Amino acid sequence: MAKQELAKIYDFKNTEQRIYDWWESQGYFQPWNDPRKAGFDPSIKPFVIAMPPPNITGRLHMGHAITSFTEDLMVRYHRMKGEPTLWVPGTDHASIATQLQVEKTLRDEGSSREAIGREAFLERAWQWREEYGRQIVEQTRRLGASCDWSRERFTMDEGLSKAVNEAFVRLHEKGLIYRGPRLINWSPGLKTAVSDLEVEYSEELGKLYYFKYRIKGSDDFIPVATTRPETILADTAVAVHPEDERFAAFVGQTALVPILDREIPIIADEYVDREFGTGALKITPGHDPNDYEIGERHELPLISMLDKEARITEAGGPYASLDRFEGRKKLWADMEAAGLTIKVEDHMQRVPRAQRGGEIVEPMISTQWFVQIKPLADKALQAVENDHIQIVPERFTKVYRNWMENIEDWCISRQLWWGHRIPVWYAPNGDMFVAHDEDEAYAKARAKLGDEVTLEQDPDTLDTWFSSALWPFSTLGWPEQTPDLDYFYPTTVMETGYDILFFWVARMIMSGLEYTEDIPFETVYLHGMIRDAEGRKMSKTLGNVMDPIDVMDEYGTDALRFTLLVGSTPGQDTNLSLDKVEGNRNFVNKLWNAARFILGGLPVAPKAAEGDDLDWTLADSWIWARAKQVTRDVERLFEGFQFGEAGRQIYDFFWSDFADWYIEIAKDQLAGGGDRAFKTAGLLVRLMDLNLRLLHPFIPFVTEEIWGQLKATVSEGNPELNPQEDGEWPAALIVADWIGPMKDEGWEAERLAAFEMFRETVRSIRNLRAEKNVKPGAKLGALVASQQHADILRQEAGALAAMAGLDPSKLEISASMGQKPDGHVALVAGPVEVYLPLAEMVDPAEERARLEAELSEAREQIQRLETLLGGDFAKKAPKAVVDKERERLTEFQHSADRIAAQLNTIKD
RNA sequence: GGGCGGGUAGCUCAGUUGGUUAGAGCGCUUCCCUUACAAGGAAGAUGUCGUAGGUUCGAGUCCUAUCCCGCCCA
Repeated sequence: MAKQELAKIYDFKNTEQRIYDWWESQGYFQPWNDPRKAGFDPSIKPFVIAMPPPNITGRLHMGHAITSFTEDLMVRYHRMKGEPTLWVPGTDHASIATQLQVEKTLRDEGSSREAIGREAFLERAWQWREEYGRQIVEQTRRLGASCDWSRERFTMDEGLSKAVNEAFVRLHEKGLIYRGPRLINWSPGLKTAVSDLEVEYSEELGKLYYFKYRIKGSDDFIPVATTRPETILADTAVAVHPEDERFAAFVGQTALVPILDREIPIIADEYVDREFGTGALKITPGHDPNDYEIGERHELPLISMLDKEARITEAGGPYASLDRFEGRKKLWADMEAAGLTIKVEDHMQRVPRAQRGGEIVEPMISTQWFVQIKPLADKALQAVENDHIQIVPERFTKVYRNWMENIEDWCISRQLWWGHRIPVWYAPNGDMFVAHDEDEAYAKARAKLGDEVTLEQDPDTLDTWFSSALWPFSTLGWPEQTPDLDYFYPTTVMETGYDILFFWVARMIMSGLEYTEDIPFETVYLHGMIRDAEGRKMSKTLGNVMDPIDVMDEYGTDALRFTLLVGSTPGQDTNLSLDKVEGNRNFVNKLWNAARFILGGLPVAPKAAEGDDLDWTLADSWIWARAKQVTRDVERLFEGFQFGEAGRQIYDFFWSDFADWYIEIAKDQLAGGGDRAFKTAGLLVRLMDLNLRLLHPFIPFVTEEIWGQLKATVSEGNPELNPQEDGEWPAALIVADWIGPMKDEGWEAERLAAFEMFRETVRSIRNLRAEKNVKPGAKLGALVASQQHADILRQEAGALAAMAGLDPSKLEISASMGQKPDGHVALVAGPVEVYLPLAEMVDPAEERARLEAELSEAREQIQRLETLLGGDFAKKAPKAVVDKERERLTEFQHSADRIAAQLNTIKD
């Protein structure tokens, strides 16, 4: 990169794309140690993430953004640490969601999938995939994702489809996949079965219908209440609690289904809640999961009264062919006419709705494919319980355990066209052949049924999650034992939102352990949901959706990245507002301008030292000691996945220490020229380099851009200032070494404390200037006295004058003030006394009030500390803690003495 | 019903293993277009850390109870 004049404001629009393309073209996104490359060393442990594949349904949202940012942060960190790093990207076919989208476009054209047929429909779906898959990839690039595009995968790629069939066949061979009629959740709108996880329950106001169940051979009846009266048509029992005396006499008798007059038994079962409704429960095993279980216990018959479009079947007698809600109305009206109704009440109930589409899901009996899940879940639970897999934050381990322990068989077949077709073929006689492909199915069929047999493949497809569950290893080539799979599997971290812990993470663990006999990843890191500024869920209906692409257009990718990364805590939801993004845009710009200052000064800085090596100034050693602290804190926080806190630490260091204090003092150190300026310029370059490296995983674009300029400027114009340990500039920041934790050498604490004293002195003077309305440009004289710190203050007189707006020629520093000077305002900053010649502004009464306030504050502290140190604290607390408080006490006592002395000198 | 998270400055949130005067950003007040940055700088105000107990020399941090908000599971 050529060096050039830097613009006053960082222009991300002119930077991000250029930098990204450059990174990619240089091959930085690929692992440096790679089975595909020469000199590959299999013994080096790589860092690997499989990117959660976004759906190909449209645009990326904020959830994708934080996923990508967090993973990119980890990947860049580990890459800089020198680990071979692989981040595998890809997209997911998302069968239901995509099929809905494609069907919608067909509908807009006045067509439908049924009209054009399966083959043509799939062609349309693949077109959709081309277009939106590409869009997703482009958007992922804009996020700055440093993933290996040469290894990009799609869940319906040939290889991944083979993996799905292999998984299916293996499970079937082990007897862990079966087909049969079970009570499933049917989505009448989508016309497919969905799994338990794809049903969401919402609290809605409905009705509770009370009616009479007549007893056969008597005029008596049992009152029963239901929220879904149409299901009366499929009732196969009435149940009461075995200890319910009200109904005890009815148990064993026969009841008559209203209108249909079908005879059903009255049974006793403990499941019945005596408090609910009338205390008697109608049982519909064909359309209710709880009733289904009761039905199994009592061997009740199953009646299906709804077809795939939720219309009433023949079982509903006179109501056949009515829609479910029509049927409800008509049946109830007829019951009213027959005098069988009692009353209707408002009632809050849990309504099952399809996660996609949102219409009410009907539990019904249907023949579907299922995975027998218990054996898989047991192993998956053990892997986490035995710490083979670690979940961050840890509390989600409990959620995971709870789910795994109560898991039900997984309905994996979907009556959809877009997806992996179930690898099962049927012969005309009903024989079933499970095979990896059609050829194998025919081979098996011919061996059994003769050469003339023709087969039909199962028309259904598999749940999308069945293929996503294979993602960490299918993307690496499984079931082939590829070099990639050998080296990169198991992956290192699975990073995703906690909302898909069950859907995806749990199933990947089950699948990994089952098919690869290994964990799919070592650590699961779960991030929270991104909400709007008020903490509301982002939704189209609320109109509060923030599009990451729009936000990046306005503020730049780095600003959004930093906001999401620093604003979030693991597993915790994050409220996002444009104000925050703007603040971080400002941070990026601040970084840019600090770089401008440093780079702008280099041409005029001395090119080499003239004399012997100078000592560091107080500011020099202070900022370096602080930098070392930061590297340690950051390392500790990264290791604990506390990325947000790490980012905040670097932000504070950069802005509040480096920019606000060190750079300002450096200006004074540079101004004098000579070796001091040379040394200062060198430290500025070194610290800029350090800041850029620490910030790179958070804000990769601007740091790479600045770093490139720094490298160009220094290596061309000031080669002596090269901060690289080995004298060699890395090719790019993205592959530069990470700054690991730097050890202290013993001198640091004293210098940190001394600078705090310096900083407090400056602040006190600034404070007084502001209070006295001294013009910002006015340089004041000052008398400064400090028993302990006179020497260091004398050394730093230049910096003190520069920072506090003092006139260096009228600045006197001494160990003690022999005589209190007239016409000066006095102030006490801890161990330092300062007198400013503000005679004309001195108002004795005001001075007295100010000093008295300070004195009483000091005395309060003395009082507090004396009490503290006089009590058990001194005896029981650790010595270091006690000593610290003792020291404070001494300081306050000194301050109080000095303030008192100053008070005495004030003339009334 | 079970579980989890949150309740800290006007707003949005941080706050390592308890260490004794609780922090940031935004907003607010005053001043400053100082030769890196007004997307900036300097100074400043603002807290019963939900409530009540307890443990401890010491609690925002640990324990118990309780209220409110949110989420997950049944």
